[in-house]
Amino acid sequence: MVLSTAAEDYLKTIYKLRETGVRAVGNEARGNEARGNEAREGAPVTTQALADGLQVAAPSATAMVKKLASLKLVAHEPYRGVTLTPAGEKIALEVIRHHRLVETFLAEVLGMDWDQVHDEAEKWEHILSEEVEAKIDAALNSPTHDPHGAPIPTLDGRIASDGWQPLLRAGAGDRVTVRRVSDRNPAVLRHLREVGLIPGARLEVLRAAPESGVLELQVEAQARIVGTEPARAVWVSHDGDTPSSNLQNDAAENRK
Amino acid sequence: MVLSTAAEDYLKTIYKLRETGVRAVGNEARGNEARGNEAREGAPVTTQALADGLQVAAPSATAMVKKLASLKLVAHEPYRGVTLTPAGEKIALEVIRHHRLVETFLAEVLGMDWDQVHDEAEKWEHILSEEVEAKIDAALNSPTHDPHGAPIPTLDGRIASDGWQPLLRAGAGDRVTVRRVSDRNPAVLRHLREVGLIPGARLEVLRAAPESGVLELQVEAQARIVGTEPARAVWVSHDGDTPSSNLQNDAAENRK
DNA sequence: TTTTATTTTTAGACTGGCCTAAACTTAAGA
DNA sequence: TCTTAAGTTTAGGCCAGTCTAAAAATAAAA
Repeated sequence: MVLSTAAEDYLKTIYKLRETGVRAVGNEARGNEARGNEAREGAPVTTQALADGLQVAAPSATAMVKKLASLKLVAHEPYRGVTLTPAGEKIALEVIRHHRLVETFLAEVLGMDWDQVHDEAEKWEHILSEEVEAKIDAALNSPTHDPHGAPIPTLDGRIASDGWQPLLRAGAGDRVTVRRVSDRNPAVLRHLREVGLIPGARLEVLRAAPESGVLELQVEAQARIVGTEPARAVWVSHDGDTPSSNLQNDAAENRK
Repeated sequence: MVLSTAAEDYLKTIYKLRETGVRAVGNEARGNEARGNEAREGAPVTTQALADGLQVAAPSATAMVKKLASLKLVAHEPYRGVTLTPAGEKIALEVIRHHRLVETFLAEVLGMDWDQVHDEAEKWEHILSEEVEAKIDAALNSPTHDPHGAPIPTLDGRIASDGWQPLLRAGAGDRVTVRRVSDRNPAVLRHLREVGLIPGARLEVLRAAPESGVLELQVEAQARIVGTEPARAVWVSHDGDTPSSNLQNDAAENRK
């Protein structure tokens, strides 16, 4: 199936919104509700969320959704939202695999800064051939995670579902390990690296004031982040948590 | 100047057609007419040649030429053809630099076959950022030629003008060195490698029958190529020729 | 020089992806 | 239940890049 760059971006965005949408459901209490491979149902993705995620107007999203539906890559219930079909999810995972492989390659082989690789990968993910993908995968020895800690889908469309919590939800006194950071915003990434919040860093939360967006942390050195955006951009595991890297076939699960 | 992929392809193709067009002028006699940096005037590129080179219909070429002319990237004399302005040539050389750097990178770093890298580079050349270009250039130690022997333009838009002859024009008894091969056709490239015609190979022409397209060569082993296409895809220097790698600023020369 | 063949350009149309404005659904509140 | 607000879809248009068919210009031949 040969798709346009735009169509691939829509599929990828639907996948990501559904994924994070799930995590956001019922998250007031921090604790044992968002572990590993809980039921991955989640609500369909709304047109508005899709349009916002892609920075286009809502009617543009509607139009593309109808096109993808006619290709049987998404299921669209008018006024209700959209979900990926197994075929659509397969393509979304391929694009995400490309993206994260390229990020890893750019960082590890070409030595690019980790705040730059995301924007590059956004372009590369759409033109990567099977051959180049395989060469890059081999050169990196089939990496499982990208430089930001995000899991890289396998060639056959399975992806590890980490169950990490956003740092945002950690409370004062918690001792946690940074597992993943969002690659979206270069400025946030540079800030995170400055204060030491990179995957693998261990830290203790000294003071947490989620409302005001102030978080004081004991890392190697002491760190302080302000605003919910950085705290939202970091996923952590609470010390004692299992590494929880169970591969799952998303497409298969989708079919149920 | 941010251009579409299509616009960049047109500029690149105009550059290449003009370049090879020059070489084709008055080439009956083989000898001292096509050396190094002779006057690079050549005829303007015709609409038909451009359309053929890009595999589009002639009216499509006319339309894009008018657009590029409005951007002052080409000079268009209706019914007479088109030439690059210095600004247009600068962009063409940037695209060609990207292409050849990527080819070199894919071959040397990722170990791809030399018959595959051209098609990949056709896609990469349009999305390569300055940063990645610089990283690749550094990783390869600023290469001067790509795996097929074509010169890589410098960052400031100068390109070595080799003065090699097409193998097609060699006569029986000539002793020559392969300098460059065309990267266009993967099948031809595989064939050339099979018979040993890679840059650096030294060979003696045993028998030449240009009309029938048969060429018998003594390489390391004996080789025989049939058809004008392979013979046209190879540039050679006659033994004793100087390496002739004089950088020139094409854009400057164009301005005269 | 006139006719003919070839090439180039214009005219008009189509697709993909985007937009704004307006109409329509759904969900929420009175 | 009715009204209103919010979100979604339809209607209609724009731009880039392509196409075919027809008209115009140039070059070649008579």
